[in-house]
Amino acid sequence: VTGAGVADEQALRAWARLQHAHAGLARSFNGHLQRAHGLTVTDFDALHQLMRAEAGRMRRTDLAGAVGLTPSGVCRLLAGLEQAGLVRSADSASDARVSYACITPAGRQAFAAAAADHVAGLRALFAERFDADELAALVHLLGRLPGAASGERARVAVSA
Amino acid sequence: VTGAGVADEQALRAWARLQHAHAGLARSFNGHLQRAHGLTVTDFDALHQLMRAEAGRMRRTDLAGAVGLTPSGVCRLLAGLEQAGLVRSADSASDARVSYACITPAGRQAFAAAAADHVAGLRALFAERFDADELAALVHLLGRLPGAASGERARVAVSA
DNA sequence: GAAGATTGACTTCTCAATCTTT
DNA sequence: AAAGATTGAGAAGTCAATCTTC
Repeated sequence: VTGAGVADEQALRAWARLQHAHAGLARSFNGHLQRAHGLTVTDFDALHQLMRAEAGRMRRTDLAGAVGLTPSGVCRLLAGLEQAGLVRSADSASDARVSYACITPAGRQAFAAAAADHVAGLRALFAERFDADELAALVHLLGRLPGAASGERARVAVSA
Repeated sequence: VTGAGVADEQALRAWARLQHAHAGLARSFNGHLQRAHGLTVTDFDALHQLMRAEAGRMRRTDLAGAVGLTPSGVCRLLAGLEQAGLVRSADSASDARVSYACITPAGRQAFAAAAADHVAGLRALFAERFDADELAALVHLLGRLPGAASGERARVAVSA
């Protein structure tokens, strides 16, 4: 016993904690966002991506990557947001295969309203448990997992 | 600008990364476990908890906490596992409200078969990205999030 | 043939409500 | 009335297959 055993235990524990932390937070945020603003966590995430995107629009396939869904999942998600008037569809001039998702003024408004609440809750949650260095470490470590850092807007290049 | 802005950004990023990392890993593990052993990640998790539990059984409500589901979710999960013969139900002698979930011999076998595969994949995934200290740090940080460390078997008390 | 988008069928899980036992 | 278990109804997302355009 147990060089490998320890590593196994630790890997299993890391995955379990990731899974359970996600489940708990998702449930809690979903409940709150849903009640207060009629949005799911994923809705919020999608609006967030679109807000940050050039001209408030993204190709549907890029949005899929950015919010961590399959193309299929994004299709369903956008159907809901379009029906709610928060997003609209637009075709590409140069490639008839692609369809853009564009955030509408109503979408921007809805996002702004929800963001105030949601971000404050998020900040409080982490602030209660981590100092700035720890939070940075957590972000950094999570970022190395596959898929975790996908869809983050590239930082504007700072140096020449 | 932006003492609060930076903290907000960081909190938002932490949550996004947690969410996306979870989505990606869950999809990948689910696919593999499903194909190779006919189990979902949650099935595996439940069997794992039962394997570690005293006498291979837990109250359904405790299992819910341990795998990060609602009572309702556990009910559905166990229905599937019982139908597959991996788990059976048992009533409590002392409290007629509670129902135990007991892992069966077939369940132990199924778990053992799946665990070899799954744990190896898990260990490889983390080993590729983190050294032992980093993995320990990740486990520790995740453990502070609500719900993350629930359902971990208490370590046997080491000191008298 | 590959990329993007979409749909049908299905699974999993949640919430809210209910029933039983304490 | 609170705790545990369960069920009906529905949301959300997956996979596999399909259609269209490149």
